[in-house]
Amino acid sequence: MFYSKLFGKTKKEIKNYDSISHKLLTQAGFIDQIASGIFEYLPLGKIVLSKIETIIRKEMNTIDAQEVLMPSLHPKILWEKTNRWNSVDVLFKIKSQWANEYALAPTHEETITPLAKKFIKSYKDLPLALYHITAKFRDEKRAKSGILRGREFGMKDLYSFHKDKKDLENYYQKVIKAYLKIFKKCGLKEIKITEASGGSFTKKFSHEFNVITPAGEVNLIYCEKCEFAQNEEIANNNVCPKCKNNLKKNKAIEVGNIFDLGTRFCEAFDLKFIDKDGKEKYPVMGCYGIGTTRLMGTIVEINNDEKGIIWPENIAPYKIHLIGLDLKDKNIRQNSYNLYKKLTEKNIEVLFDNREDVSAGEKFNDADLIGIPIRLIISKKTGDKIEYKKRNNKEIKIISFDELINKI
RNA sequence: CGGAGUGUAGUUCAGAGGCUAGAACGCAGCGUUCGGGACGCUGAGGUCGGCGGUUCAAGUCCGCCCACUCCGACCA
Repeated sequence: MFYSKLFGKTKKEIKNYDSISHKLLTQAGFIDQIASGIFEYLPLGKIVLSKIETIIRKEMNTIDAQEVLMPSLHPKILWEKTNRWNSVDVLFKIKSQWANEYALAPTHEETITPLAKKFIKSYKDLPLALYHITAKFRDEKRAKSGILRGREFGMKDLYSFHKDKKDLENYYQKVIKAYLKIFKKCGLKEIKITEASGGSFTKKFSHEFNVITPAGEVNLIYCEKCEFAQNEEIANNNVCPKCKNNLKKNKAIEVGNIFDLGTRFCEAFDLKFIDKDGKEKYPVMGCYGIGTTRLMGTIVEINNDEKGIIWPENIAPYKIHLIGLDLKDKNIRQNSYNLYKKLTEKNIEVLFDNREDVSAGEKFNDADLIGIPIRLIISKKTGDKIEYKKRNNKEIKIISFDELINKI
């Protein structure tokens, strides 16, 4: 991609932001706010989001979850059946200009359960795991922190149906492992699996996946020596019950959340199956969410410095940020375009800053702000070679094309 | 939803009753530059958030509304 053609330019300064990720993503041209809590994703942002989704899809598929696509417009009747039309305070309600009323889906139990009901007849149809990745709508009283808490946001939600509790528990553990893999691939090393309440959703406990950062909204009580962590809302310990260490308290962002739903939704929609013993039973259901857009914001919240974003390799919009300097010199221009061509022919993702009327300093600053992992420079200084620098490292090397290919 | 704040050029802001509303950055053109946000000249760009009121005269004062931001409460 030629930077000169890229839609969405960097900005020197912006106002009205309250989190680092909001500031950097806006400034670097990844997102743009259209209204409070509502964002547009520009080309760079869309690439990152798609990469996150690709990572999630792969892990979902390996735990035998199948992808579907469900609508965001939900007929009112579905939400009345679960008694949530009036009890979910963040529910967007829409009136059709004719007669019908709809909910803008904040979650999808109300559609996945009737859908599953159409195909689950026997214990042989279980377990079943379905997921999708769509926009969710929540009428938050107050949106904040950019894409960390929006009114419309991206979410992967997975729902599983099981013949009994034991089978659910088994799958629940599988999902935990898959989630940890996803977050690790996305560059989040420190994830706290946290016990939390199920909210108004279920009386059972749930588990949150939290990333500790001052930008977070939940208060986490956790042990530094072991895995123990609880949401403050249910915590009642000062010392770790496992290793007796003093517990710490810090802000955290919840990037994922998983629930044991029991049979509540299957009962609401009268979804039953015939078990081996010939008796009708309600499947036990689990649900598992990852906020994809919130995850993107969280990654930036964790991976940045005073100059800009530092994208983890797997989800960076491009692998290489190539900068051409002295481009009015024919030879240098030729060299840099040749390098761009040779790299892209090898299917390496390159963002090429080919602007001719911009100073070197501006190009460097833009590269640091955008945060692509590897920066290459072709200039009159480099001759036939290439300057190589990683975004997260100050070391600069002058290398040949072959050496470059070995490195990446 | 309570409290506070802010709305003027694409962006960040100045202007606090008076003539044709300004700056910086950005954008367009020309020229000089070219390794950490270069420089000169020229130019385009504004119903001053909206509606109503006071006044000879309103970005400027008053009222209502809207939007955005922050603090709090809330949070499948």
